[in-house]
Amino acid sequence: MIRVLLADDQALVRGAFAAMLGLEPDIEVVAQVSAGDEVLAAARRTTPDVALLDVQMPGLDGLSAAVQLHAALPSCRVIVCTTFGRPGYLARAMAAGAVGFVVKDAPPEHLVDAVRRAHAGLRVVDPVLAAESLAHGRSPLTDRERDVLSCARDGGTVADLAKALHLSEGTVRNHLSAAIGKTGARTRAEAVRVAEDNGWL
Amino acid sequence: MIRVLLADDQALVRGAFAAMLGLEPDIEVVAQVSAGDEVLAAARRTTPDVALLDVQMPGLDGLSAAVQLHAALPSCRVIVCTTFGRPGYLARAMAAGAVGFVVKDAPPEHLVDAVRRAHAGLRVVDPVLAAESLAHGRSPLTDRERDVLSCARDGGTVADLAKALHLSEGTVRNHLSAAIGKTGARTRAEAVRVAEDNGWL
DNA sequence: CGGAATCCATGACAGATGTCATGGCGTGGT
DNA sequence: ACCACGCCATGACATCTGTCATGGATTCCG
Repeated sequence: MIRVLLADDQALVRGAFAAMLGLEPDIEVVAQVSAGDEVLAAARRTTPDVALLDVQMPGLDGLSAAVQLHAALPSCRVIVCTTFGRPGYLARAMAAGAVGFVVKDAPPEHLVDAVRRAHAGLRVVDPVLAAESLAHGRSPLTDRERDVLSCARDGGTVADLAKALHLSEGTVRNHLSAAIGKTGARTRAEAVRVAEDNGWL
Repeated sequence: MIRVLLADDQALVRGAFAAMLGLEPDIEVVAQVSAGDEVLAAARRTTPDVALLDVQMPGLDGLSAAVQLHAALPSCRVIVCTTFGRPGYLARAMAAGAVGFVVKDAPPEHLVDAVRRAHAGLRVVDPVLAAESLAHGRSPLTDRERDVLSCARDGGTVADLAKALHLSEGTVRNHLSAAIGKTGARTRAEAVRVAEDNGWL
């Protein structure tokens, strides 16, 4: 019996996954949580063999939850599952100690397959995404550029960013300019979009 | 037996929904499609009692697919299902002829409930979302303002928008300014975000 | 019809934005 | 030690953006 922990903020999706995995004779869902900061406690309580974590969750990010979980219960294999096949997520998931990465576009059999393979100690990675990840490479943005850009996500003015980051307005503009150049964009909004799509934030 | 058609672009989610619904003794999934423009053909072929459509789909929008389906097979009840509980979506789904609206945050039982109720001729609407929808009201944006704002989504410059919409730059700026005012934003990017969150695009 | 209201369109102007040149600081190689 | 390199920080300047005042077109009443 493979004991599985599910973490996904969308209750409907989580329930459906549980139903699907429950159909398999060798898989048992032993815990379900809806937020990243509930993962560790639930895992300690139920000692699952495999944890299936969504990236998008309230409270604690799925990737951060993976770090916690991997540190506290190394025997528990972590699979990261996400809606968006952004190349950067894959690299960050692997860095976080995950052994598998599944996008929600994949056919359903992939998920049960992934659970079984992870349990067997294998790595599970979508080959298309892996290729794309290597092609795009790591983020070309520097730390500050990423900071500034992710603060600019919700559309604030330069003055707002400067106040939030304790920088001069000129500095903020410079970082934005650099980010715009590196992303091949012509506007800060476009740069935000590109960076988001590549998982660089 | 309630015959159900599933439309969702995320194969994993779609398969999981099918597994969950398949567990119910009175429900049968007779068709699964991954794009909006496949809905009509599949429905004609399988004559489902209930169609469960995701809003986000490639090809044809789930809401547009609902319009088509409702016009061609009025006997097929349509339930719209979406990740984002944006108030505007609810109104648009109802206008598109849907009888139900379910967000993916809802508990799993809601979905099977919704299918049964829709089949029984009842309307199914998340009460929280309905209240919010009434509170926010209909979009305050005029047609051109919506056009301009949705073109501005990907971060192009004013000149780009003007060229795309065959307008003067000044006109574009004016529409943007109006949209910014009506959304309570201070930047065009912020306005885009607010309008998206309310389903006004 | 007259008037009010609404939307669309446009140009002028103040203010915000993006680009550039400059300099300080830390790291790593020679 | 010295230099080269990359990142961070800043101010000046041209350009773009958002606001405002204005006018034309359409619709909806009394």
